[in-house]
Order: sequence, then C-alpha cells, then structure tokens
Amino acid sequence: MPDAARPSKREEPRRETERTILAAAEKVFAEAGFGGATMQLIADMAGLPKANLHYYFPTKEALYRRVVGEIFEIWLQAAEALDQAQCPVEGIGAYIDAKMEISRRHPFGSKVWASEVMHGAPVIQDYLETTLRDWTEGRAAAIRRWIANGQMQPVDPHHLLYMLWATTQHYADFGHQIETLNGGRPLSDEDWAAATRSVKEIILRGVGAL
Amino acid sequence: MPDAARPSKREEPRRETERTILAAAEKVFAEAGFGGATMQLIADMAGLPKANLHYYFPTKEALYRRVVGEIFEIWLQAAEALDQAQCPVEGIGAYIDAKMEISRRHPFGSKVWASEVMHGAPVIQDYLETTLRDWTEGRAAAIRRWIANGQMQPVDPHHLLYMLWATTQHYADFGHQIETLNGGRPLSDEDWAAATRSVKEIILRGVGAL
DNA sequence: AAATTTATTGACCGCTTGGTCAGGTTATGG
DNA sequence: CCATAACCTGACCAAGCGGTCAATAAATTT
Repeated sequence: MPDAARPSKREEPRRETERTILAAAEKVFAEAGFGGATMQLIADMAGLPKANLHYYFPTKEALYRRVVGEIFEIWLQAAEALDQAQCPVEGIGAYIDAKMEISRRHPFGSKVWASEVMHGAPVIQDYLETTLRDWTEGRAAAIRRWIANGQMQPVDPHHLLYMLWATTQHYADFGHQIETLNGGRPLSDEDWAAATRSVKEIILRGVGAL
Repeated sequence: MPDAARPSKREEPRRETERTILAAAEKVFAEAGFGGATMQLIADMAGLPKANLHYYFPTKEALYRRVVGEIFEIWLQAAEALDQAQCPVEGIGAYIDAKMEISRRHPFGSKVWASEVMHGAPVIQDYLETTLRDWTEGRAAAIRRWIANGQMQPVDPHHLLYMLWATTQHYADFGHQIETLNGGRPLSDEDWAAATRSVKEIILRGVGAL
C-alpha cells in the first residue's frame, strides 16, 4: 500500500513523525500556553500515545524549544524582504506583505512567540540578545540611510520596526478578537487584502514615503 | 497603633486584602499565564497562606476573572479620550497618549488580557461580543464622520483601531523584547515620550490628519 | 532467517496542583 | 465580659502532571 492515507513513512519516518508532533505541539502551546499545555493534550492532537512523544523529544521544554525556534526561522526569512529593496515603499511594503502572510499562515507560531516574550523569554533570551538584536540594528541602519537620502521622513527606526511587528502580528495574536468583531466570521481573502492594504497605506504615508 | 506599616485594615479590611491578592494575581498571571500560574505562587507573592486566597476567591478561575475584568474597565475609561474630541488629531492623539500611559503603568494587566484573547477568550467572550463590539462600532462611526468632514483620509476605521491597539499595547506585551533591544535597560521617561511621539506622528500623518 | 537496531506502548511513579475543612484567632456588638 | 460572626491557617486529599521503563513490534542489516 504505497502512499496510503497517512503520510508516507517510507522515506524518512523519523522526520514525518517529528513534523506531526511539532504541528500538534505548536497548536496546543498556542492555545493553552506553555504552562497550560500538557503532553497528553499534544499526544491526543497528534494521534500518538504520550510515551511516544518522549521518544522523539526528551522533555516538554525541548519540544517547546523546537517549536519556538521554527517560528523564529520563518520570521528571519521574511525579513529578507526588507533587505533587497532600494526604497522604503518597496522594502517596507514587501515586509508588511510578508509578515501579514505569516500571520495568516502561521497564527499558532506567532502566538507561541508572543506568549514566550510576554513571560520574559525564559527560553529564547539568547536569540533576542544576539540574532534579533543584530538584525534590528542592521535594519535600523538601512532605514536611517533612506532618511538620509530624503526618501522618507526622519522617524525613529526602532519605533518604526516595533510598529511593523505590532501591527502585523496583531492579526495573528489577536485574531480571535478581530474575528469576534468581524461578526464571528474569520477574515476572508478580501478582508486580509484590505487589512494589508490599510496597514501599508497608513504606515507608508505615515513615514512620508508615499 | 493606628495607620501602621501595613495598610490600615481598620476601615474596610476585606477590600484591602482583596486588593493585595488581586495585585499579586495580576503579576503572576501575567508572568506565567493562567495555566502556569499557581495559587501557591500568588499566595507567596501576596504574603498570605494559600488557604486564605480561597476564603476571598472561591476558585482560581474566579480570581482570574476579576483580574481580567479590572483591566477591561481601565481600557474603557481610556477610551473616553476618543469621544470628547472634535478632530482626529486631538482624538486619536489623546487616545494614543492614554493607551501608552496604560501600557506603562499596567503592563501586567495588558499581558493578562493579551494572553486571554490569544487563548480564545474562554472567560471574556461575552465582553468581546457585547461591550467591546458596541464600543468599536461607535468609534468606527466617529472616524467615518471625520472622514466625511474631510478631516482625514478615507482609511478603514476598524483596521485603524486595530493598529492603535496593536501599537500601543505592544509596548506592554512585548516590553521585555523592547527592553532587551534597548540594551537590557528599561525605557526611560524620555524613551517613553519618544515612543509616544513616534507612534502619534506616524499614525496621524498616516491617516492624513496632520 | 537470525541478529540487531529502531520504534511503539501500557503501566507505573513521585510530585505538584486546585481545592477542602476543622479548628483556632481576632474583631464587633450588646 | 461574653457571644456571635468574621477571618485566618496548617494539614490534608483526590486528580492530573511530566517523565520512566520494561516489554513488544517492526524494520533493517548481515
């Protein structure tokens, strides 16, 4: 029975099972927080016995660490949108596009990250102090260059970056609130497009790049 | 010994003790999440035996409910800034001022709210569907009036409100990340003033109100 | 097809959790 | 100064937790 209903475990069974567990863990950690999540809940969601989880991930914290690390990777990739741009409209616009897409496609991951940071980043403090800080300084320098070139108004680069993060991630982290205010219905394709358009318009006009 | 070191319990001892417990609970819930928080931790932080907590609040959830409710009240009060304004610069500006001040003075409450919404608002769903929805629609109408009067550009009122919430609350919810990127130091008075200035400047210019 | 490694699992363990309760202590009111 | 009510708390409990382990099953190698 090749290519059965369950994803084929012929090639790399370990990877397949790990992915199943990680997906379940991401969802449970997002919905219950680290403290509220239980290995039993994750196991049920993954359709595996609890003991099997500990075969692939020694502890709950190790599993959590992997989940958080994967989100960070995704965000770093999106950040490249800011790099290869010549003007703020293009760079910031592409970055907002990318981050809004991530908020839509990976809402659980975004929530796990938010939860982790809110609780004082006990697990990812080193990320914040090294990779994220370096990345932030680099991007701030690029923004200062745009300002020096007269391509946008002189706004504080850090606070601009915070605004970009806050606004885009809000659609993932507070998605439930937004959905409720949207009459209980999830945002449609057009709703997401309109949201992205609004964010880009206000911020790009706000920094004087339009 | 009138007016001793401990807050006077002569007048309304019940209220005093409740406030002590609520303050401790707010902090612990913010730092550990609902699932990660324990009654023992809250009791230690409040300097009371655990059993005493259950004398004032029957269950962990009842205590949590009170904490969340108090934050919502604070935000509703801040919302009045938006009401008594004639122009967007004044209204939105005052609202940003108020919400930034709350982020600074009540970071724990903001985190508890964020955590609650992220986890699907199991406790405050009714707030979202009634009070918050009504408030949002009222404010959206006010914004549409400003647009009709030509006092600002035609932006989607809902997405503007989301941006205001996201940006201001980010300074509380992600305060640890911001502090880390600030060299590990908490934001100074001037930092907060600069942050508020940046947010107001970008958003007010972004909606074409300047 | 035997041997060996890898994957799977039910049963179990020590510990912490939210919550209870009986009994003690303090304040209030007559 | 006593009685009644409000307040406080150490000791305790059932339930659920993260994690372990010995036994088994499946795959892979020889």
